[in-house]
Amino acid sequence: MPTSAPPSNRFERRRAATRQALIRAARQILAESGDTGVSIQAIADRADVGFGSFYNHFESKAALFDEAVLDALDEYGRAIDERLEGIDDPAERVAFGVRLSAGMAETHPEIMRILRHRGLGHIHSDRGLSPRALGDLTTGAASGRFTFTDPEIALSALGGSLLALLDLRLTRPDADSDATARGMAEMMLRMLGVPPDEAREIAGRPIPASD
Amino acid sequence: MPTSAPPSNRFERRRAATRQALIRAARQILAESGDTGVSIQAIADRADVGFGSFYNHFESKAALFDEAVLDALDEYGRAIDERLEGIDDPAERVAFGVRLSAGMAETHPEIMRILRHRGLGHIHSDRGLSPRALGDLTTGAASGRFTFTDPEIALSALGGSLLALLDLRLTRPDADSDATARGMAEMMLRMLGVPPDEAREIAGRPIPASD
DNA sequence: ATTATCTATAGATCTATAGATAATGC
DNA sequence: ATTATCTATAGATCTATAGATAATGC
Repeated sequence: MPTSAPPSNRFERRRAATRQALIRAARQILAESGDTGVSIQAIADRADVGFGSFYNHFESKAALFDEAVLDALDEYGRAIDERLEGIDDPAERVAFGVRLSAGMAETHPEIMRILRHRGLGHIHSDRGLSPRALGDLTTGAASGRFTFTDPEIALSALGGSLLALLDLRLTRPDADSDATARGMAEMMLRMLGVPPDEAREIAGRPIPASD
Repeated sequence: MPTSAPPSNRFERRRAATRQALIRAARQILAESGDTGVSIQAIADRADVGFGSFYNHFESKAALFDEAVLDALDEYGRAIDERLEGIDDPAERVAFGVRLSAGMAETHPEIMRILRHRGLGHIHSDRGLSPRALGDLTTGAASGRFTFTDPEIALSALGGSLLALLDLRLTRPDADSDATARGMAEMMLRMLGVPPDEAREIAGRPIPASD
């Protein structure tokens, strides 16, 4: 957890700020070029932090980038979770989750560009949306809403499809964006065992506005 | 196309061999660590090729790695295509394609490790399995076997799910491997509009042995 | 007094090229 | 004679650390 222990004194706050500046710089780089070959110097410059400070916070470039991905994952999980609050039907949650994620390609491009490149290895992670999605899948299976052999496989298909949709969205600045996402959501529901006509109807429902 | 013009004289054959040695080395590196930060020196050493030769064939490290991915994609496409020869039902082709791909995680680990890392950007490529898969999707839709809104979205879901399955397979050396792949194939067919019981039956059919 | 940040730098790469060497075509 | 490969190297990085400086705790 990135903000588990809130910094108590000014020393720790300053320290945390430097760390966050480095993580933010790393996130920008991951989103822009994805090139983790940039020099530590360049990262420190972008974070407006002394070069030597880097080693006060991270052992290596790779460690920083790993942390940056987790940071983006956490923010993603929180953002979607917030929008899905109060929605109980697992089918609606899955469909809206897909569409909201796709929408974040435009509203939160940095996060989604990062996940496009690095998300595949985190589909079964305990960070981000995966643990919540797994919950929806199992409760949906328990209530008979969903039918599948193995929740892990279902989660793989869901996560992989979502990443591919993100890639599509980020690569081609297409015309109607939510239409594509609704199409994907419909397929996901059918995949999970929801009858076709019902899948289409649910995938097309309006998403409650955020408060 | 890698072998479009078969080398005519010995000069060109020697040249092609050097180029292929570099590509093979790059493929190994992509499959092992995926770390494209290795020095050109290290790549040349592994290829058992003079360091300076590198620049006779590739402009940069990135250009070599890009070529290496395409090389792996082509080999993948050929391998699966061969096994699907003579199979006409699009549903069978999709299901077998998924299961054969998953199986290649063990029989052709180098290719599949490369695609796990780099495949996402090639789901709509004209190399590899994608063009063939797109063909199966459209003929399936035309014959009424499949039902979906947009073949591009279906291809995204199919490709993304397959990559996630590969990741699962390569990360966890699981027990029953084809069972997992059959589960995924079943979900893919349902997603494409095949009725659940039929999807399960088709996904479980024995795959004809290769000749 | 303690702790984090910053500046400066030594040593270790790494890239791109120039020029020498080896192999083949005609 | 032509073409590709190979060896050697100049110049440009880049990393990790040491020591100085600045900021805060108690």
